Order: sequence, then C-alpha cells, then structure tokens
Amino acid sequence: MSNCTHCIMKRFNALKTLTHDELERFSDHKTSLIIKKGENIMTEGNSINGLYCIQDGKCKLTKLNTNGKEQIIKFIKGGDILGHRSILSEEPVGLNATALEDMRVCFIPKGDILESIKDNPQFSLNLIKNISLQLSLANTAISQMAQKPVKDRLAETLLSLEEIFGVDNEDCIDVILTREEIANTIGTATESAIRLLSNLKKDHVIDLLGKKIKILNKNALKNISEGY
Amino acid sequence: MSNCTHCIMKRFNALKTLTHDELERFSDHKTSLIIKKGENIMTEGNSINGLYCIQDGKCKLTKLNTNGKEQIIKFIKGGDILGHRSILSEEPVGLNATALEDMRVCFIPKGDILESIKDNPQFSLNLIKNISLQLSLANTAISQMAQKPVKDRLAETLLSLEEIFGVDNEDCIDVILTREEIANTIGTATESAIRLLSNLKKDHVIDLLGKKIKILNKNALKNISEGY
DNA sequence: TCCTAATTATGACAATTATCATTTATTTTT
DNA sequence: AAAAATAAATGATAATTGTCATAATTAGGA
Repeated sequence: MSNCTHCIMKRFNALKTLTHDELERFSDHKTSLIIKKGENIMTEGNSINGLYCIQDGKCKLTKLNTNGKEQIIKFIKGGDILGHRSILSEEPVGLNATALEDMRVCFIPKGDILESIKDNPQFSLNLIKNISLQLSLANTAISQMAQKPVKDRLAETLLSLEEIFGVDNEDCIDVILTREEIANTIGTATESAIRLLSNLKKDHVIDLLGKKIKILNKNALKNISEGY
Repeated sequence: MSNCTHCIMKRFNALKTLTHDELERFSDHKTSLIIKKGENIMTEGNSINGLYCIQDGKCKLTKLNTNGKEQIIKFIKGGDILGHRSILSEEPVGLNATALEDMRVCFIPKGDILESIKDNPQFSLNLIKNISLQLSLANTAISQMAQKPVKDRLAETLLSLEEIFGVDNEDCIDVILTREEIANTIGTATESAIRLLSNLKKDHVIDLLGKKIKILNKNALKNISEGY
C-alpha cells in the first residue's frame, strides 16, 4: 500500500502543512478505495467518520431538491478533499458525492484528522480557509443563479469546467458529462441545455464532439456569461 | 459604556463559550457604533480588522452582480455576528452588510478575537460551525434558486423571513423591506414580486398592510414553496 | 454483432418571467 | 401642507424557459 508521506495529495490543499510524522500516522490508518463510476463516496444526510482524499478521478457534489431534481453544486477532482466540513462541524454530510468515472480515494479516520487539527494550527486554519472559500463561491453562485439567464449560466459553467478540469489532447474540456448533468449544473431543463449548446455550436463559440465539448472562442463565452 | 460580560450576545452564537476573562478583554477594547439605516457595516472587497456583534437592528447581506443588480444573500439581526469568516480566512469581506434600520453594533478588534481563537478551542469550533452552517444553507439556496420557480421562492422567502424576524403585535413579519428588496432576495424583477404578492393576497394566503406582510395561511405557503 | 435502452436532438406549444409604460399611492423634502 | 421624489401596482407585450411529443443517435448488454 502506498505511503502518505509521498502522496500527491501533499501538494494540494490543506494537507500540504502536515508534518512527516502526521503523514506517517495517516499512512498507518488509511484505507484505499476504488469507487466505481456512478457510486457514491458520501451520501447526503449520512454521518461520516473520516476524511476522503481524492487520488484520482472526478466526482460531482449534488443535492436532491424537494421536487426530486438533482442540483450539481460543485465538481471534485484528484487532489481535492471531501468530508472535512462534516468532521469540523460535527454534522451529517450535506451533499452526495457521486463518481463521474472510476476513482481512487483514500479514507483517513476521523481520529487522526482531529489529532492533526489539535496539534497543527496551520492544518486546521487551512481547512477553515477551504470551507470559507467554498462559502464565498456558493454566495456567488446564489447570485448568478438568481439573476442570470440560463444562456449566461451555461457560458459561465463551460468556462468554469475548463478551468477546473483543463483540456485533453484534442483541446476538449477534460470531463464527460451528460447533457442532463450540464442542465443540473446550471439549473435548467435538459432540453434547454441541449438547445443552447446547439446554438453555441452554430455560432462557432464551442464545438460538440459527442459528449466532449471544445471551447473555440473563450472571449465570446466570457461575454455571453456577462450578459452581452 | 456597557460591559461584554453582561452582553446579550453571550446568549447567542459562538460567543457563549467565552470565559469571563475573555469577555473582560473584549470590554476593554471594544467600540460601540450606531449604524444608520442605509449605511454599510461592511463593504464587499474591503478588508476588516475585527468582529462585529449586532446588539440591535437588522441588516441585509448583499452581493453586487456583474449586471449591477443587488442580490440579497442573507438577513442579520440582533445576536448575530459579522466578519468572523473574513478574520478566520484572512480574506477581504465577501458581502455588503447594509442596515435595514438603525443599528447598535459592537466592534471587537481582530487581535482579541485571534487570542480567543488560540486559547479557546470551543470558541474557535463554534465559529467554524457557524461558517459550516452558512455553507450548508448556501448550498440549499443554490439548489432552490436554480430549480424552483419564482412563486415557490417567494413563498419560501416569506416563511423564512417570519422564521428569522418573528412577528410584531399585529402578527406581521417583523421587518420592513421594499418590494425591490424582496425581489432581490428571491432573484426576480420587482414587478414580478409585486404581482405574485398581490396574487397571494387575493388568495388570502397573506395580507399586505403597506410594507408589512402578514402570513394568513402558513400551510398554503409551505405547499406553494414545495411546488403544489 | 445485434438488440435494447438511454441519450441527444428538434419541433410545437404552453407557461413563466421580464420589460416597458402608465397610474396610483406613499414618503420625503421644502 | 404642498410639492417632489420614490415606491407600489397594474396592463400590455415580448422574451425566456419548460413541457410534451417524437425522431435520430449513441451506448451498453446479451
């Protein structure tokens, strides 16, 4: 089994401030998991007793609305962590984390995390900063959902997906989402999302290659996202 | 000047775990402010060097959208605190806090707060819990903004306003908001908000007495907010 | 590989929501 | 108290978005 002291996670996020000893402790207690596409890492309402480090793979964080529709709140990729909010706030998980592809994930028991929080103020601070940043982004999202038309939100989402996942060797945004998932991200009907994507393609702003999306004119998208 | 050891804030929020000594320290360094209706306690993008304790009065937390429209993210009342996210994350303030009526506010310098954070893990934990709860609520708000029609969001907002501010001696929701502010809360045009309020009145779900709103049928509102 | 199921796409139409214009009511200022 | 400014209300209309139906395409399993 791999050793946390050499883990790529160390380069990212809150974990970069952990000491060698702390990482050794993590190594001793951690479990490595394979999460298959479509499976949940965490489930809304469940309690959780540890931290998940995403080694590899992508997942979506979703919320089930009272009307039964899924809302995608955030995307997660390798190097990100999951579950720290729940550990810190001592509350059940608020979102579903569903794999968009097969994932490799490490689970570190709550006890070890809490010890590091106690011993290592910088680690603890970094976790808080992470949650604060998420709150800040969430507030922006509320504002955009409330006030921007669907077209603008789609443009915004495409830019943000490229930002998060980068592009593959064909310059396509490096994540596979169904049209329904795109619709559930921007908060619209699947048909509307499809139609607006088709329009963007017709205007040569993006190209559609099956499920793959290639941004052709980033400036145009930026303008659309700002309402022009 | 009043003494923090007897302050009503002690009964609320993160501050209830502060020791007598800590409160004495706060007392020595705090400043009391009067914020007039319409004035800002904090302004988006500014940095902040302390914590605001709301003694009395109400304010709105807003965000200015790229299109120039104001989005109301949250309402704040006596007993709430402001600025702790910014202190903890060491980032500028993310939202404007604008007084909806004259307010009494105490300002406690950052240094004292940081000392208490260092000395008092429970205080620190409570601040984190507060931010976590806000994140959780924000995620719910994203989902509702994205997926619920304006009518449902209005119903939801009315219920939540009564929840937050309670009712006055005439059973009206105890906060004065303009129609525009209501519209900016639910994310719609002012005229749409006015029309939907009129409809709710016509259906005897609410009553409108000038700017005051009285909920007549809470169950009906609840049903509407859930899409029935 | 074929078959089935799911996804994507598109048209037609209905419902929702925004915008503009105008009137009425309420607040604020003089 | 009157005048001016602001806010609320309402109608008419346009734009956006959702829903339903159906066809075309793609993906996944036997």
